[in-house]
Amino acid sequence: MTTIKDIANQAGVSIATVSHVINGTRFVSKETSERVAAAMRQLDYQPNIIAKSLKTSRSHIVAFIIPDIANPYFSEVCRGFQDMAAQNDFIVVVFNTDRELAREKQILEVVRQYRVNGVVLNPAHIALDDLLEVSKNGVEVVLLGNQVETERFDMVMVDNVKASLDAVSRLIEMGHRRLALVNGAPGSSSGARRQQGFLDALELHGIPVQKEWLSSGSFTFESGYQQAARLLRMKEPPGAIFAANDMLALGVLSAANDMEVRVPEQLSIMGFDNIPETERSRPRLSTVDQPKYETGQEAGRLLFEALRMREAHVPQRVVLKHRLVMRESTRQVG
Amino acid sequence: MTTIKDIANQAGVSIATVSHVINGTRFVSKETSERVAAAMRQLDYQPNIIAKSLKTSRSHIVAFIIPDIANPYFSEVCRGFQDMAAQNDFIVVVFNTDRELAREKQILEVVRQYRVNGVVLNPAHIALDDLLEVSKNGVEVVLLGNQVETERFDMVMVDNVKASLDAVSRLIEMGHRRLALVNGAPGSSSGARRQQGFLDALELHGIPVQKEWLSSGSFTFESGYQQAARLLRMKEPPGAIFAANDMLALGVLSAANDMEVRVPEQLSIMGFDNIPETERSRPRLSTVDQPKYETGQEAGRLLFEALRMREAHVPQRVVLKHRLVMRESTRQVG
DNA sequence: CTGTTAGCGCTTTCAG
DNA sequence: CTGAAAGCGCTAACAG
Repeated sequence: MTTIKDIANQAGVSIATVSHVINGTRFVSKETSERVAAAMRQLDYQPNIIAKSLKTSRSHIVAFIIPDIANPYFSEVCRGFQDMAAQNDFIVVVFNTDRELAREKQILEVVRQYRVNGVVLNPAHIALDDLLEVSKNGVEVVLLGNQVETERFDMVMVDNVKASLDAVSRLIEMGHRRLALVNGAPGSSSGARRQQGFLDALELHGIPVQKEWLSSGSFTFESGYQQAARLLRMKEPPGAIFAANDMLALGVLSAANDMEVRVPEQLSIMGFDNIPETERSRPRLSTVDQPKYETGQEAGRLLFEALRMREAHVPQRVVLKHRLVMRESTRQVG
Repeated sequence: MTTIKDIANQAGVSIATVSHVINGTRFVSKETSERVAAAMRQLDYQPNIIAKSLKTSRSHIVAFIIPDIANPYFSEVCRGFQDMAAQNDFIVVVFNTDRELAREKQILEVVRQYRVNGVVLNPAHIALDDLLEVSKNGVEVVLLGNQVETERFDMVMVDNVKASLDAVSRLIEMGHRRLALVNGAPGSSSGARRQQGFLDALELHGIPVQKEWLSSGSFTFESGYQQAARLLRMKEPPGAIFAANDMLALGVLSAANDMEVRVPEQLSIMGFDNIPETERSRPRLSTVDQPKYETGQEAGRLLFEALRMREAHVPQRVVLKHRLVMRESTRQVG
């Protein structure tokens, strides 16, 4: 590979001059600049960023650390982040944790070895201490979601409690009183928060909670199907179901289909996330939209600002706006 | 950050010794090794891979270059590749081309600047010359699909012609004679190949081609819906539709629903890809499975083998097995 | 069994 | 306006 030295020889100047024309770091006469530029073209020169990194201790590499890139939610967030990274001349390396603590810790080591400049991550187990450790090494961190209690780091998230409260309130305003919750893992942070929002809405409108209509399982289609089947078999079935994500909601819809309860005539369904499938189901699913691409974008905006400002950057908590998307699976009653 | 020098001081040895205990590159007495190891632990040392790269000219970075990580097909392939990379102690940086030539070329430059050791890519426009250029710089390349005519590079793909032929033949064996094709972009390599397979199957079984049943548009749900609507409105509608991917097939199914043609009683539908949604639709979609995770894995296997063997590695063309998945959207007739 | 040292490709003072 | 040279953290001769 051709180096700065080769092009210095070719152009008959010193390597210092070459470096400066490349980076525009000091004035170089028009004539020399042009000779250098010509040499670079002739020799098809590409600066060695690895070498540059070593000298400047800025690798221009950032990491995107998530449970699983094959999860459509994260792949879309990733896309938003990558676009920001490309704009800022950073490359992004993607790591999957599978929500395993060991893997999460191991990735943080790799991140240090490669002298990565920043990370955006969605932690399942990693806690404040590990993150502080990372940031002590000069690595900027921004969190996806608010699993970690801190003001020290940038965070970008959606207000799960409020979003769920809004969704369920809307159902109530449409005349529903017999409301059930179909939840994923209630132990997960989003599961817990969405359940909280559901309960808040009932309380706000003075509707008593029916314990047997508070159902949970895992965040999957099958779980949604099974939970709904159980709910709809009751002597007193609910008239509306709030599902804690769209996967669950789709399962609920499928169960309703199979049991011949008509949606939305006999049952209203509301999901959460606004994945593309919700628009393709029949009836089309009402849901609360969570901005995925923007989440990644925003994470990037914060990270690259922090990288530019360093100490001057003060960590922020960005709450992205959710949005009710009313489609065909919900209807006015009473 | 602590360096090899710090730990040499702490342990009272030379930096050479430290380097050798880290890499196991020469014998070091048990006693010294232990002193070094202790120092490393105490100072929480992580080797600087950037510096190592500079010296060894092996960055241990590979690139994954695809149209869009948010496309579920590619995100799953990516996952397979990343898992192989992690096993081989490489990190992977992901680039999106959006199928734009300018972007594809630009990414190849970045790849050179970071002295990336290998790339796996799905080229839309990039041709042999650019690839040869890249590989001249010592970068191993493996291609996803066979858009580029060459024996010089590793390739992993599925036999689109044969897979389509198999699918359509199955339909014919089930008694179907009135067969239509709903295609995406017929100009794309997979669009063209899947159409070829469709035609081959008809020819093989001596079924004349009905020009008006050869439809195309783009690889989307909406296009599938519209194409099917047109087909089903004909005085002589087809009795079976082969869709060139599952997105199209789902659109076809939706159109059939809306027009009250019963699937599979009045219309059989066969898709291509086997995306998760095919299992969640009602009826469940028959389709031809394309192994996504394995595609990524295999690409990784080839790439890391090539990286290990260098010249000794001979480029291969790996054709992954497709598989007919018969579900509820197809039925025997006649 | 261990240490000294050159040098990977670049940036950046210092000197002119 | 330009060049010489030190040094980023590491590997790998070479020397003992």
